[in-house]
Amino acid sequence: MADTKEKLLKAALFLFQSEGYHAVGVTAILEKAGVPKGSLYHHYPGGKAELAAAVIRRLERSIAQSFESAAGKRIPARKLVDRLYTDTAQWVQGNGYAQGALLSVMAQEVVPRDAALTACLEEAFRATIHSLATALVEGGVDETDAQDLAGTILATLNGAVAQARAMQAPTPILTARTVVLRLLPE
Amino acid sequence: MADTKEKLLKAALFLFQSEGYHAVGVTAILEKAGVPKGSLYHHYPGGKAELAAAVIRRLERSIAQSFESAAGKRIPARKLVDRLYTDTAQWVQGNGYAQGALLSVMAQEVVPRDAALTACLEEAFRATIHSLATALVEGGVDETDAQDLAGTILATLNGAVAQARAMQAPTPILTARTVVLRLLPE
DNA sequence: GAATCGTTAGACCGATCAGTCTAGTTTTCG
DNA sequence: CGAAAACTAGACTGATCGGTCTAACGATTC
Repeated sequence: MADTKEKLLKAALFLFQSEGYHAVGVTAILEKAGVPKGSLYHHYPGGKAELAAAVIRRLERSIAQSFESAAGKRIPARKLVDRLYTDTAQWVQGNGYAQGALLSVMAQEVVPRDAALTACLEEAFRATIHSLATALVEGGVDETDAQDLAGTILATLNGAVAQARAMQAPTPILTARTVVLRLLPE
Repeated sequence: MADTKEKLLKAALFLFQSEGYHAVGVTAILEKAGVPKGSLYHHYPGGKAELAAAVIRRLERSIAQSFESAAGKRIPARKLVDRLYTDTAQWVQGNGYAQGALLSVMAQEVVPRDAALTACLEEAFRATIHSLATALVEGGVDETDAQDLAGTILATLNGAVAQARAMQAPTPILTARTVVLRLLPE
């Protein structure tokens, strides 16, 4: 079935976001996905690591698409950043602080030991920063500044998510939002 | 021996910073520390989790002390933040992107499943933010703003460390530094 | 309806996991 | 000196780890 892969990706994304890469066993993923072991190793011969790489690429594409859509609509930079932080805060609160920033956790669990996943994460960060930078430019930010700003905005967001999980409150993300907004003119 | 605990704490800190909590086996910690299993469970009857809690508290104290020292010397806020980011960038580069932000990784691996470690992390974030805020005030930052600024500065730093590991370059941290410095009046 | 092929199914493997337990060693102190 | 306490030492346990492998299922093609 075509949606066996889909079920695996969804389950793995959920679990990796919850507890990171190493804490999640292959069995747990299969159970959550409702898929037997044979199917996983048929679709992803590389096993857990290859599935994780696919999860990363999928998440990267999803984030980038969201920013590209914002860029297309030329949403003002302040509004874009405001939404990004507000939505994230709501999401983290909504999942009971049980899920967080996948790319950041995985980077800290896997770099530089696993070369393939490291390359995957590097590309994911590069791509998300780039697409946010583009959206910022479309939203009125000076082109020379957009790349630096985008990187910092995402770093802050990721760090604030970790902080919010630890404190079990959305406030770190909302606070970061108001502080980061000072960086954007208007 | 009194330094058995010390050896365990040092080894565990190193390994947890490298790969996170779940990826590190008790055996690996013992090997690195050069300590047999019996000693670990004598000093930390709660095993791996209790050792991790001790590591967190130790790191928290060490970070807080560093900020308190800066506060005592009334180092200007801009200089303090500059140093914080520059030193961190150097450290991450120096360890070959093999070690990173312990508190952030652990928060994302463990919250809210492990209640004891969650409480530990919550307190660690609270304490480090508070002590940085105090240092910022001593460094000339407006008191009403210091807490928010401190939280965001640390969130950004943690996120930038993850980014730097993924990209295997110090630039994300150095970029974040220059952007964050804009938040501090000259 | 027989053959093929992508896919599912799960029993099974050695390795490693965190943790327990008993013995031995060292230190402390009467 | 001797006995109690603190600590070290590592063999051992059951559970779980990621991964392999064979068998069968189900759809498609002759």
